[in-house]
Amino acid sequence: MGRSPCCEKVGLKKGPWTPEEDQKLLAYIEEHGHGSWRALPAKAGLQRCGKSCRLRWTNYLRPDIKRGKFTMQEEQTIIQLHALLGNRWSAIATHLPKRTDNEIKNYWNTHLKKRLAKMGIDPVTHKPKCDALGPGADGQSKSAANLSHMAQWESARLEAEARLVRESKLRTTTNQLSPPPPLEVLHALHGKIDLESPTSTLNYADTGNSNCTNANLVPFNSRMCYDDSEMKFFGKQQEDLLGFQIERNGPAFCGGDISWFAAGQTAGFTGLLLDSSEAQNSSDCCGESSNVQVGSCEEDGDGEENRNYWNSILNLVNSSPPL
DNA sequence: AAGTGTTTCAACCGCGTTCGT
DNA sequence: GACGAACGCGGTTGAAACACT
Repeated sequence: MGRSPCCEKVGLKKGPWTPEEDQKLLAYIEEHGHGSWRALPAKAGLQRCGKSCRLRWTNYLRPDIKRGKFTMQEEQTIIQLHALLGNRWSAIATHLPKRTDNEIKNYWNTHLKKRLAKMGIDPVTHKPKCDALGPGADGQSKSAANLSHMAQWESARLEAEARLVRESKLRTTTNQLSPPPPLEVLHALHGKIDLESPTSTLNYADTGNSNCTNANLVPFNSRMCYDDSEMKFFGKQQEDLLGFQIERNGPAFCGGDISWFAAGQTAGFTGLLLDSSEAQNSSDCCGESSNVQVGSCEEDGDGEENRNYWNSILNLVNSSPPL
């Protein structure tokens, strides 16, 4: 039995909304609320399907929508959250309350994705593209091993994220005090992650110590403190691979502090963003480009602008208080 | 000024999930 | 628990705006 159409297709208008239609929809919702979207068009005197009305309202007519150019802070937030959540636009939109998921999605696809790609960063993985590595490239096997480790890490990370989403939804439905995302996410990361998944191949140094003051550990929350000696892929090797140095702030990364996200996590992808100026100039983004410093090379005007742009984003990230 | 290519973004489509019976 | 209806989400489309030649 096939799905019935969302509405009577015959006689319903499609395409761009006219000001008159907008006015009708707006007036009706302001007076009655939207109620059932399916029933709304008839009541409001619109020749549209309910789905179209809902979309028009949520993406355009809603009074709390902020339109216009995205701010640098918003861009930064989108990039951060996309790195964390992927293409979950509605989830990302909850972090930018005045922006719609559609708008964010469009902005990502038309601006941010291209910008990252242009800078040599894979917009899907938020990691440097390594296509330049030829079959005979030096250190190929090492790089492959690194990538494998990173894939494992990514897998575990995604798994944890999925769990976070489930948990946060659960908290919301049980009406517990729930800080708004991303604080919600960070809060969950802080204390809730359980990566003892059968699919996870990562080894953790489970210290069981929420203080986690060992500066050699690279912790991600109070219960997960990664031993640098075990997690080399995220340490020296990854630094070599990525070409920038991962910050290790010791206690600031763990315990009751969520600043790992601002300081550590963002050092990951914003570090890459910053490093992308190097990637632009050098086809070997995964090669010998260690100890790269921002602004270490000469570029054309666009590159300079980009570098300054992402530098400012990094500054924002690192200077802003925990969300 | 005209033609062509590119970019942008509002809107649509189809699918998965949730809700009510 | 099964079923259908409604909702919400993400991917995609296509017309309008813009840039370039």
